[in-house]
Amino acid sequence: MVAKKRTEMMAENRARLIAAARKSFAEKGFAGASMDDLTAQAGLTRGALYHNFGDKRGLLAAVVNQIDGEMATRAQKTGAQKTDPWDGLLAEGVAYIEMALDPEVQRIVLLDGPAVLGDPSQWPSQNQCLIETRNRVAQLIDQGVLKPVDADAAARLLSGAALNAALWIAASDSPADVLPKAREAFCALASGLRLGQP
Amino acid sequence: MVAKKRTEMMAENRARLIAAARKSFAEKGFAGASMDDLTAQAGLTRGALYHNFGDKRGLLAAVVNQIDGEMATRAQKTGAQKTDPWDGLLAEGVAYIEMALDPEVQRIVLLDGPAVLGDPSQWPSQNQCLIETRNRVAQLIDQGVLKPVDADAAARLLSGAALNAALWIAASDSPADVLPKAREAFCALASGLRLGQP
DNA sequence: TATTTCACATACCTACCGTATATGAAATTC
DNA sequence: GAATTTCATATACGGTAGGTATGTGAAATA
Repeated sequence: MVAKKRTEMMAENRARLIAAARKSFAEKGFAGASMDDLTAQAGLTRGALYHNFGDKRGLLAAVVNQIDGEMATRAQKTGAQKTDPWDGLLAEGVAYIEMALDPEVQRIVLLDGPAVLGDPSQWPSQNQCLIETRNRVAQLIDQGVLKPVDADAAARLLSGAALNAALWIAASDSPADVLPKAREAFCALASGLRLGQP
Repeated sequence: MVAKKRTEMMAENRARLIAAARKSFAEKGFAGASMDDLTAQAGLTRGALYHNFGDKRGLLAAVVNQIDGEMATRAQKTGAQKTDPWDGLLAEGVAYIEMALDPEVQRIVLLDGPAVLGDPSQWPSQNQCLIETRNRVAQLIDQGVLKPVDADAAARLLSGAALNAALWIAASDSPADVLPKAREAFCALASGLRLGQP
């Protein structure tokens, strides 16, 4: 068929809008991004945007969901590479720190996301990074590796520590020097959840 | 003198604007707060606001600084009540969690603050909460209570964990049930920084 | 008392978000 | 396959808000 089907066109336009928004939000921040500029860069107008996403918040939610999903799968893979489950949890945490050094992640997911969409635990598309670490923590608790703390609480604390560390590193004068310090401190902190030997 | 001196008037007006902004930002969020409404509630106009704070961001910075200062002094007092320095650090962390349950603190300091002003470590008025915990951590490292990790990194991780925990608690269905879980997990996590016995 | 300063008010401009309406090409129906 | 309906996107409009330029009147100064 020469002309694409309607659903295909719509899916493509949605993707283009999300891509343009992702770029614009990352560069100018959510508040500073103009819907007109955004849509024009995607070769569309605001009409398409409002039809697909309802409003500016809806567009941000879609962008955040995309990035969050990418981060979660990548962290999952990183953690799965380790044979020892405990090393897996640490690797996952460090992976979050390193991924969160990306300005795009910082601006969109860590700063504007919570401010506009509220706490990550109740984002429209449940924060997949949080779910991922929660599952891993719960598994380690079952295996008797971690202290029997609440899995949701532990996951949230680990995640909060890691992502805040990334913001701190990025804001520092020399991120390269600071990253290892953060990694070391994070591993020390996380070891507090371990059962038995320090 | 019947008429107040100029500097007194200006200080009073600044305080009124900050108070009105604090209320408005807390209720409607930074983006949703209107400068006209704000200043009207303070019995002034936008002229006073721009003269005193430069722009909307400047006003937010002043409000954040005020709240941050209140939090830091309160945390400092809470920590000082404990005789054991280690207990003091834990108490301070828990105090941050509890203070951050205040909707005003959440909305202004934890959500809008970082999104608008950037990372807390480089706020116009250096984040006093961070400085407070950093000093306490450094002291404990000197005393040989904590592992010799980087004090800034450790403080940032602890702070991030505590404040994210508060956001999580507040967003949960029953904060009262969740708070103790978060406290327990936080103390477990923090123990990872201790030197020697678990 | 005359003059200057300056804290604040007023007026204006521009940008942008959201909505209501229009349009034209698929999709459906007969 | 022609007519009709659907609907994804475009266009037009209104209201609001933030920043700036300018005005003003009272306190400070000389």
